[in-house]
Amino acid sequence: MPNRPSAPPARDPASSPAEEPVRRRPMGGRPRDPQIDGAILGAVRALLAEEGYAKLSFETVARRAGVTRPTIYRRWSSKAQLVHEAVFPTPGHAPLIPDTGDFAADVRRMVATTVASYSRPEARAALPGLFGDLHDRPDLRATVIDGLETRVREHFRSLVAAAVARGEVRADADADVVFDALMGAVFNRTVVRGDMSEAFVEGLAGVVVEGVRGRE
Amino acid sequence: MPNRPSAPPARDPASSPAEEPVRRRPMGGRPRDPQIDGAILGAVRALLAEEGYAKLSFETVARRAGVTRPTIYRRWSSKAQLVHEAVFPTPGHAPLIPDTGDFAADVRRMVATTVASYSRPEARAALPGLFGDLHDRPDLRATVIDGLETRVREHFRSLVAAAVARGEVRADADADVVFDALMGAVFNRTVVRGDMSEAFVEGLAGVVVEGVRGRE
Amino acid sequence: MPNRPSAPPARDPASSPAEEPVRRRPMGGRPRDPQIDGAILGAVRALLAEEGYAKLSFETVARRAGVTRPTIYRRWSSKAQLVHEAVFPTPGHAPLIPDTGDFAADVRRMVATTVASYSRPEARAALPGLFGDLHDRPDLRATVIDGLETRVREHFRSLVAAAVARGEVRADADADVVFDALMGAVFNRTVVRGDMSEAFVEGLAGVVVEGVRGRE
Amino acid sequence: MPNRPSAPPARDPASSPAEEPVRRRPMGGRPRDPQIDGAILGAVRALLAEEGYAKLSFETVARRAGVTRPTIYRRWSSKAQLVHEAVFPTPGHAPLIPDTGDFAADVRRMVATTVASYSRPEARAALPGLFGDLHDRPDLRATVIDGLETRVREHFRSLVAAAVARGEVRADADADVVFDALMGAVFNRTVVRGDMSEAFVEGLAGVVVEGVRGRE
DNA sequence: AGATAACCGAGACGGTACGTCCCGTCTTACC
DNA sequence: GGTAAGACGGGACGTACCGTCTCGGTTATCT
Repeated sequence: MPNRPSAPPARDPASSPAEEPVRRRPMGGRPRDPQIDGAILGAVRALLAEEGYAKLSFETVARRAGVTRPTIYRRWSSKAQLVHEAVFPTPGHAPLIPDTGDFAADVRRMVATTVASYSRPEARAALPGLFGDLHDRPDLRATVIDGLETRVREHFRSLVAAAVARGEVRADADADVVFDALMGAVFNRTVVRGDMSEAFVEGLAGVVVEGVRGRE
Repeated sequence: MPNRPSAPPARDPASSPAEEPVRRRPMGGRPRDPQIDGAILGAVRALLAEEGYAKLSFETVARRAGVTRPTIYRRWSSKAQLVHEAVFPTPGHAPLIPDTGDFAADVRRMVATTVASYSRPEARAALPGLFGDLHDRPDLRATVIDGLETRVREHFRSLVAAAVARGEVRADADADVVFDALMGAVFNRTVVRGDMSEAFVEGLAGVVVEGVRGRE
Repeated sequence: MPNRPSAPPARDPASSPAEEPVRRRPMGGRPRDPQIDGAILGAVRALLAEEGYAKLSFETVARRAGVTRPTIYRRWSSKAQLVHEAVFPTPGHAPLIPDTGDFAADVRRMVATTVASYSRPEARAALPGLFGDLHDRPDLRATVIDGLETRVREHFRSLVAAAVARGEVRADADADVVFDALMGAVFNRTVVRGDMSEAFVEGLAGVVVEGVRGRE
Repeated sequence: MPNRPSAPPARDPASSPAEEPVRRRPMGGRPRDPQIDGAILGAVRALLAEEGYAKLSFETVARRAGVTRPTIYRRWSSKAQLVHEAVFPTPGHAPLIPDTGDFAADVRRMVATTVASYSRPEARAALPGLFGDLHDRPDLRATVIDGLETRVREHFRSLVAAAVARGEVRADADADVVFDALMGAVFNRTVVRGDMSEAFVEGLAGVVVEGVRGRE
């Protein structure tokens, strides 16, 4: 969570300081009101769903959450980081699907999971906005893309490797190509066009799995 | 081009007024300076490439183009329409690739054409911004999506149908699924991640073509 | 009225440009909403009376007047100038009393006039605030002091001179000393202590007039 | 000195607890560092002289005095009280002039004393600011006005009474009117206009003394 | 001697207000 | 009627300071 201008509260004195270099604030100071974080993030989600990314501003969020702008600036330094944390509460917001030994079924479930996440109104509004704000901001780019897909992509690579080992997938298959085809299609249908369907998920998974099927 | 707030020039006196109700301006008045359109659209492309969608505004465009803001507002009623016309000069900005009888090669060429278009700096900056501005604006949504892909998608359907007839593609293949997988992957790699490569194009076309190959 | 950041409207084309170098705006531009000036100045007076000078800010005035802060900044560049114009609508807010030939009566009337002006709640709140804001701001000092007393002081000098000529006042009387004694006493009683009375006006005028009475 | 938010030090164990309900702190605890009071008040005077009342804040005082803001808040509950104590260290900051038997001379000395006090840069900066902060704060108003003039005013009444007894001043003279004329004129010239002079003191005292001279 | 309690410094909190930039609009003068 | 010039009123920005609160460490008084 490198998106906070200053360190987060993290005031737990019982956390073991030896095994993990917990970035705790050096000392005193009034602790943050923990309710405010929730109010702000909730306001962000509501505004995204109702008004879209463009009309969301620190000002409108503050009004909606019943706090003042500096209170938000203390926690998030840009609209993109604020939206990212509100919509995709890092990390692990995309739960990794288990390897069941059936590659086709696993792909279908992975696609369905992504569809569910991207179909949320706040996600539909947030994703293009976030992508648009990445221009010439490498740190933000890393944060957003990492949060969205890096873990899932790496997990998918291991799924493919296992499927190759089982003979379900041919050895020269490029997991990244498959992953981008799946995710890109989901983004296009769910976020941009807004006409995603279960049939589409089936068809997509079918084509792609067939495209990498191992030769007997 | 339904994106002009007031009537476009359309002063062609040779157009037959009978067969088509050409919306011509009522009469007289100073005609628009045709050079100004080009200056504005050029400024838009330059600003997109240099500063990104977020920092582009009517104000910055006006300054860059040496024009006043009202002059731009007279021609385009929103930033999205202005950017859309500057980056994807409708229609036919995406030339349809011919059907050579080799489905795999045609797919590869179609993907390459899209990659070329999306790789332009102004397109990379514009696309997520445009998608983000579509929230709750159905007219704009239709305009943008139509301009971007509808003609290409329909053309692709005919390519697939021909390939099915030739036995290259199996009969139950869903052209739209394939199209979205291709376009989504290109968008993801080219616009969002920015690490598109020729190898990826090859791999992508390979997987997808294999996924719909006709059974012998 | 040198207290406006940019030139005031002054768009009257009939004003003779020869006899007076009217500072008119060079040219076009949307004219100011004339109602807004009144709304702002009224809000200032109300806030002064209710909350005092210290709690009055551009922000509170804007809220009360139903306008935004930049609208006020366009018209007045500092709180002191805004308050000054609201409470003492320059110039001539202090009407000069006529010379009736009875010096004692004229003094009494001049004092009463000042008492009436300083007794307004907005004036009571504004005066010490204005004085306090004059620290190291010579231009503002000149504006405020001029607006408040210069004309009146000069008029009073002529009253004294006339009274000297009539023998009512002795020749070596210093009009400025008398003026400051009168005005200072009124300020003290009306603004600071807030226990002004008619008897005090009588007593004050009596002592001072007696103090400069001509010897027979 | 009712201006301390919590109990003042008042730790003098010799003060008789019977005859006066000295508000002593209930019990132990670390005593206040007596040097800090001086550092704060000195910083206030310096800041007043250099920057004026408006720019003085608990923050700037704390920085200047090398102290933290809460340390000041523990001692004074408002800027006005802090400034008042720094500039007019109550009580008796205005030493009463003795009755020499020469009313005119005593008046001149009283005026000169006031001029000397009000001419201090910190006093010139403080006075209008203090007056401005009295709006709707009766306790503060009493404190400030009492500290500034009540004792002097009462002493002046006794001077006038003695002068009446001696025949120097006529019997119906209103000491308060005279006092306000003197003090108001001094305030106006010294604090507001800043052009006080010895000649003005002479002239002022002369006019006023003449104004109440006893008839032979 | 230990417990208690207030102090001070440090530092962050949530809120008010600041002064500025930009938005989209409107008006005038001119062409 | 289009254009340049230019100001309007409003939305939002990012920051400075306000008065308060919490902490850790200190220093006295009271049991």
